Amino acid sequence: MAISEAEAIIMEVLWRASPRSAEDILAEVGPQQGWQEGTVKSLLNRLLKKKAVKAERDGRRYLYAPRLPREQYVSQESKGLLDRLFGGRVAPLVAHFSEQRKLSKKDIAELRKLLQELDDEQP
Amino acid sequence: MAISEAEAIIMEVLWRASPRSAEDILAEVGPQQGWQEGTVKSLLNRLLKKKAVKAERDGRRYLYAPRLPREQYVSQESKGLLDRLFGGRVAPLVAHFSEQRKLSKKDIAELRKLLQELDDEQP
DNA sequence: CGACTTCGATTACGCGTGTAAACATTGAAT
DNA sequence: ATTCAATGTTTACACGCGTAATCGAAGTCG
Repeated sequence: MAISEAEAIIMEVLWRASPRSAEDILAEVGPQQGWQEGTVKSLLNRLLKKKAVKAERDGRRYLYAPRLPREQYVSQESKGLLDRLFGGRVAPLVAHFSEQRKLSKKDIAELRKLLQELDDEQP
Repeated sequence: MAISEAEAIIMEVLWRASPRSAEDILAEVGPQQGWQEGTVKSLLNRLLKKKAVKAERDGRRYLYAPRLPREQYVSQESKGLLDRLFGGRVAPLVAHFSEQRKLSKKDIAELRKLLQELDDEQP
């Protein structure tokens, strides 16, 4: 089953550092999202049920950690968007951002370097 | 309110060609999605409520057409993904696809051309 | 040992979604 | 006019989501 948007926010916290307690997660995400304890606990439980995180007992409480790697999640999401909106091809996506003037100088420089590297590795 | 996934499928049909009747839409999307009449009608009504499509009477029936431009939808969705997963920067997104070997030769060629054009227009 | 605190688990509830059946309306045919 | 067929409108229903309150178990302190 898919990871929802609110759940993904919890995942991001865990991907940044884990394992962590629920209290710890709440401290990081609660104020920012306006969530309270019960909300975070529920989300953690749903993520457990979805096997996206695992929990390891630590005395009275649990420490949570991702089971789903971020890379995999990013891949799924990105591929989904690419397929739905750009016929599965990357160039049109970049062209879209280019037209929207969403390419920073830094982006352009990095893209150039990336293409350069692709050249080098395939002689 | 956001356009849901099922709704987006209807929108794609309308973006390809419009205005079109519900029957017409059903013919194109029904078999492929396994949807039947009521489903398509419901989705159209929700899209109307969301102001994403408009309907113009044509005799006994309506002809539907997008009100939300595809370009705008694509922008929202793309920006959402970019912000959520890649810190809002395009280069990391492309790097991701590159690592996943999702860049076709054609993509690479087009990207190169795109960068070239960016060079040209900002002398 | 009994009350209090601390966690996690269970339950709740309104809302959107996917999917469709039932109902209503209206033009067409008899 | 009456009835039939075609369309759109309303209602339905289960399920996931966002958000929490409540329940329950398990240490902790007096």
